[in-house]
Amino acid sequence: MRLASAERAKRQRLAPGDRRTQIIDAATRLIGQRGFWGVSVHDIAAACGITDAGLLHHFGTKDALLIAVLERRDKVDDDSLARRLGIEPDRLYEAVRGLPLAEVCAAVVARNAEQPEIVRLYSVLNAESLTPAHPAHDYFVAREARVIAFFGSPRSDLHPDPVVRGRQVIAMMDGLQLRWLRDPERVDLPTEWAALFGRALSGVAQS
Amino acid sequence: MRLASAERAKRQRLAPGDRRTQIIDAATRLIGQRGFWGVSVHDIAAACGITDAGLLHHFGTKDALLIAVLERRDKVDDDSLARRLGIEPDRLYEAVRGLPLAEVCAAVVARNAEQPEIVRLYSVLNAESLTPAHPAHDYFVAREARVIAFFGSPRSDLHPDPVVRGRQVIAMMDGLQLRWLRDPERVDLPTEWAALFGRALSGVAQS
DNA sequence: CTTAGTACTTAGTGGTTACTAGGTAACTGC
DNA sequence: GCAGTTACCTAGTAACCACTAAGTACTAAG
Repeated sequence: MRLASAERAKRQRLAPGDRRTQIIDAATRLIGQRGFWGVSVHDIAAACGITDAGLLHHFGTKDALLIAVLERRDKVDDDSLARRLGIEPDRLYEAVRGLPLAEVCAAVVARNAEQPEIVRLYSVLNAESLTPAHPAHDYFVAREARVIAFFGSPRSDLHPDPVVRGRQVIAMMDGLQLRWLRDPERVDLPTEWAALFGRALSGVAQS
Repeated sequence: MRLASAERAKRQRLAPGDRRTQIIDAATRLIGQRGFWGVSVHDIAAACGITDAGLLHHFGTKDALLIAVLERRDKVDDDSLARRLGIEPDRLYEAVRGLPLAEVCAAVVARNAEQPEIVRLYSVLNAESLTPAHPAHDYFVAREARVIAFFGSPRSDLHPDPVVRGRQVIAMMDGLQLRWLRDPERVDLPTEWAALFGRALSGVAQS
């Protein structure tokens, strides 16, 4: 529990907002790398240069920190996607209905390609949280429905049922992202997405 | 460590092969539910009605048990897939080159639809093992290459490059399976696969 | 300058982790 | 039926887990 004397010498007290942000960033990176059950409170606290108790002062429990991480990401991501599509953030979900599916997907993929750490966080937690015992289980059940509705709402001739359509899009995107995360050197996400989605959408022969 | 007296009374000594099989089955189920880092040796041992030390007598370490689980599954799965396609198990990888991609995929999907527990094991570990610190990291790197080669080898006009083609197939299949695992009541895996793959392959309009 | 609030510390809690040493008792080969 | 092997047990280990209580030192309001 005790900090090394060198670290204690330069220890600093941050404004609560700044410290929370720092903790959430570190947690995002570490949980994305090893999963929620593969990371300890101590790991995250050490990455911020504070003690376990110091971290828990801000979030109370490890579970609460995870929820904070996810809620923060959702907001940041929605905002950045809306900006990318030229839409007001609070009208994202309605405005997207008027756009072509290909354009919406391209924007999502382009954004994701810039933040592998975040994509990894969601990919790892999505699988880890399949069990109801996981603290993010309910969150990911709700998120799944939200994302399917999101990708099902733009007009497209991919499949007549919007739920099936949304599921097909998220399945292709999620699966391709896993290949990309495993081997980012050899897999260029936007290129591979264009090839896969172009094929699924139009069936245009490519050879 | 001590077993409850009721369990100690009916404790039994099994042949090593039988006990190993029982342990691997229990580990498959539990690791599939909660991931490798979400399950303890004690959990798995308890599921078999033996002590931690009793389990470790057979496998030495928790890591070694995981490897045993994966190697066992690979063999069983290859055999069952070969049987389904009417191929000798040891010629699976060559024989599949002569088959239509759609047929190979349909066989894989049909088999997977019958064993959600196994699909879950691979889905959870595939994400968890993205980090090099995971004991199954090397295994999943090798497996990724093997599976891409497998799905890239049958003839198909999906994409001219067999590596890209293999990646596209495993991406779609993997992604769809995650949707199915999350909500098996509402997602019928073979039906959804046929819709998605049919679209990706031929581009035939469906509405 | 004083005081109230709080960010963060040390020092613990009881529980769990993977794993080991050494013993017992059930099988197996002869 | 005896001897050797081994499946499995009890009983530990040290390290780690999330979390708590109580104190200290910094900051900001008045």
